Amino acid sequence: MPSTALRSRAASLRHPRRRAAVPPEGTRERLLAGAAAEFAARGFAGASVDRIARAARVNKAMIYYHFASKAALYREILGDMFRAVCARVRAVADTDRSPEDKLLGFTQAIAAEARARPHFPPTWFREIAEGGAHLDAATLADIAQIIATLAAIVEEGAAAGRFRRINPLVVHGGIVAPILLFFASERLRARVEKAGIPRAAQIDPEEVVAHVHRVTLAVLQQGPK
Amino acid sequence: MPSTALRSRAASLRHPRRRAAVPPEGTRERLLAGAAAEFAARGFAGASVDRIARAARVNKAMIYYHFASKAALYREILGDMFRAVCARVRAVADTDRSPEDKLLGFTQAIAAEARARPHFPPTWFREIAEGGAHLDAATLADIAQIIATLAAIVEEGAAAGRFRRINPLVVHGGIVAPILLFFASERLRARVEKAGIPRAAQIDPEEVVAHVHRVTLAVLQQGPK
DNA sequence: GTCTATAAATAGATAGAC
DNA sequence: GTCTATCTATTTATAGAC
Repeated sequence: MPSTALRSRAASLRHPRRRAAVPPEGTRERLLAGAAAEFAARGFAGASVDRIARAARVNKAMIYYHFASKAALYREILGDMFRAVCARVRAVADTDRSPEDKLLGFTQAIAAEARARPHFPPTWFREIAEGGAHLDAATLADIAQIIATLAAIVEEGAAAGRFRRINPLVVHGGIVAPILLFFASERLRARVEKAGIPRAAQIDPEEVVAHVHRVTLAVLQQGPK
Repeated sequence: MPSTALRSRAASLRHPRRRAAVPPEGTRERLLAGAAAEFAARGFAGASVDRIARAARVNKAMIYYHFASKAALYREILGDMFRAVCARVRAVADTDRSPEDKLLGFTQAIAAEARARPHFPPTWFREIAEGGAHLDAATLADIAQIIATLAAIVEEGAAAGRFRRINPLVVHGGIVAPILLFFASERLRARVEKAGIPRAAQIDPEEVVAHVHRVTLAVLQQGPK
């Protein structure tokens, strides 16, 4: 990314970290932020480069100056997402905590990332529905590494005689799916609450993380049936 | 050219209900089937009425003869989906099985519906990401009833002193999310397997249902911590 | 009920001035 | 790096013949 370095240097010379607004960075970063929100809200096909440019307060042509295409911009966002999750999850695994504690750390890492990047849960749900059509090889490798990291935690517990050996991908789905559903369904739960389900909108994220960790641990520690 | 309509009508008179193909029904039903597949694969915005008409082997104008708009067609599909799930789930709850067994039945009902309608898991994931923007009041009521049905099962078990009282929406997410993820991620898991995760593509649906039921039961039967 | 033809809007992408 | 202006393709939807 040589363009990023050049842009940052020039911009910081002119405006040394002055703008106090939410997106305080350069054009490229504002485009990425606007695109992340637009893709999350409308999906790849539904997103419009016009709207992305408007959200970033730049001309539409700038998208094609900084990115090769709408698809390339979207791939960049997907890449960012999974690089960040992968790093967070590996940081948990690379400690000397117990397998039980690493499992909690894994669950918290997914939730923390979903919180830090609100576009992550909806975008991931949409991409799953699309069969991962937009995932490039590097991002696919990050995803594989996230699953492999969880598999290693499960195996560590199994080797110590504390966990059953359950298919790591099933364990992964049991953790990631409810957490992503919770964060992706905020607006929907507000409507469901109005349709008659009390307190649907006001679930505490901590409660979901605790629940998911508890159920996962329970099934891993359960004797064979 | 003008003989097309005549030929079609004449043909159907000669061969009433002969075609043994997959969609054996009328135009409206073929449109619904084609639209369900198109919306699942590309999302509401990404779907094109042209492609839907082509898949149903009818003219595009027929969509507007049978449905008010693309959005109305989509709403019909969403409505069908949740009416079916709601009916299946209520059938389980309206038995005299034990709360534990009803919980298994609920889980199996979601899985059965996901299997019977392959467009259900991806479409639902996309609609969640969109905040339920396309859900009309009747469909929202069906969704609320699905959750209420699960809540009643949990409450029945709690009243009998066999379950803890856990937020039903959290329990719901713990059941529905992993199952939908499993069915929606078939194509993605094939790619993940190639990226180095062994047997990612070949998970048995029964294994997922059994896992989800086991973890849900474990946490509901667990003593307070 | 089904078609052809077309209107009207919007999409992604690019050329070229500055 | 950023803009205006524009090209071309595709979109949803409709009018009207049959």
